[in-house]
Amino acid sequence: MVRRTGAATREEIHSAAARLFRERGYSRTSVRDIAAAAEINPALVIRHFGSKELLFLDTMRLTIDDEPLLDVPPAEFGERFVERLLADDDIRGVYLALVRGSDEPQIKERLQAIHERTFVGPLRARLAGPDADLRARLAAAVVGGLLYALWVVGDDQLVAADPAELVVRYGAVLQQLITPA
Amino acid sequence: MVRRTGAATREEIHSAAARLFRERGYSRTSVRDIAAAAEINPALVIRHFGSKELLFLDTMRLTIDDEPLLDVPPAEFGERFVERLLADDDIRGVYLALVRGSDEPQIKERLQAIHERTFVGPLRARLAGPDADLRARLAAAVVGGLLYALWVVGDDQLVAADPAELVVRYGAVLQQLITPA
DNA sequence: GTCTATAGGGAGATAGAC
DNA sequence: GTCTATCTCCCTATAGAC
Repeated sequence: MVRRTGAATREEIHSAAARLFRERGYSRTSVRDIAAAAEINPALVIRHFGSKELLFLDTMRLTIDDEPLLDVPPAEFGERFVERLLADDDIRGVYLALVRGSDEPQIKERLQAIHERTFVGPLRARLAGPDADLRARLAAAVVGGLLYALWVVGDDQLVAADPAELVVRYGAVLQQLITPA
Repeated sequence: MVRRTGAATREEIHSAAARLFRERGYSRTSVRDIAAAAEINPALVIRHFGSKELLFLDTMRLTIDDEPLLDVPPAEFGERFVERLLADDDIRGVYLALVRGSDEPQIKERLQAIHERTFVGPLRARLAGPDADLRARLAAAVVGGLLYALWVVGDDQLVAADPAELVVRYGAVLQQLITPA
C-alpha cells in the first residue's frame, strides 16, 4: 500500500468513525474499533482528533440541502419535507447516534442544535402569526416522531410500509400543523 | 439501623436503581452507584438481580392505567391521551432511559414492547377500517414525537409552554389521525 | 507522522469468610 | 443474607522511540 500522508490518515479515521458511530452508536464504538476499521494505530485516533468525544462530534454533522424545499408550493410542503427525511440516509444515522448518545451533555447539545436547524428552522420559515414559533416546534416534534418510530423503536410494520404511503399520510399530519387554522 | 431482611434490601436496591437509571441513563449508572445510593454493598446488587442489565430491565416497567381512557368520547380521545402522557412522571423517566439505552439489543426490545403496548395498542383500539394498524402506528409515532421533543431533545420552548396548550394543539393532531378520513 | 508499549482508571462480576 | 477482597477485562489516553 502507498504510504499515506497525515491528511489521508485523518480522513480514513474520520470515515471509519462516521460509519461505526452510525451503526453501533457512541458508547458501543471504541477507539480501538475505529483504529482497526481504518487499519491504523489506536494512538493516531487520539493524536488527530484529541479525544473520542471530539471525534464523534466531528462526524455528527448534517449538511441539509434546503434548495429543493424553497420552491415547493405551500400546500405540498408537508409531504415534500417527509419525503426528504426518508430519502436522506445520513439523517437516519446521525439522528440515531445522537439520540442514543444524548445522555452525554455535549451530545445532547448537538442534538438540540441539529433539531433546531434541521427541523424547527425550515418549518418556522413556512409559518406566520403570533404563535408561529410554538407551532413550528410542535411540527418539529411530529417530524422527530417519525424518525423515532422508524429508527429508534424500529417499528417493523412502519419500516416495511410503502414509503410513498408514509409520505402521503404523515405529510398530511404535518401539513395540518403548518397551515393557519 | 434495624437490620434489613433480604426482601427489604432487594427493594432498596430496586428503588435506588429505578431512580438512578431514570436520572442518568443506563450507561452512566454503575453498579457501584446503585449500591452507594441504596447504602449496601455492590456485591449484593449482582447477587439479588443477576446482572446490571437484568436489574435495569426489572426497573423499566410501565403500569399504565387504561381505565380513564375507556369512557372518553371518541372526539376527545386525542386530547385526553396527550394529557395522560404529560401527567405521568413515570413515562418520562422510562422512555428517556429506554431510548437512550436502545443500542443494547435487549433494551431496544423492551422499548419496542412498551411502545407497542402503551401507544400502538390503545390507539388501534380506537380505530376501525382496513388500514387501522398502519394509522395506529403513525399515531403512535406522533405521540412518541412529543416525548422525544420534550424529554430527549429537551426543546426549552416546549418544556416551558403551557401544558394545557400542548394538550389542545397536539391532541388535535392526534385526533386527525384516529378520525376516519 | 506513525508506531510500540503501557499507564491509569473503572467497569461488572465472583469467591469465600462470617 | 451480607460482607471484604479481588479477579478479569476493557476502556481512553499518553510517553517516547523511530
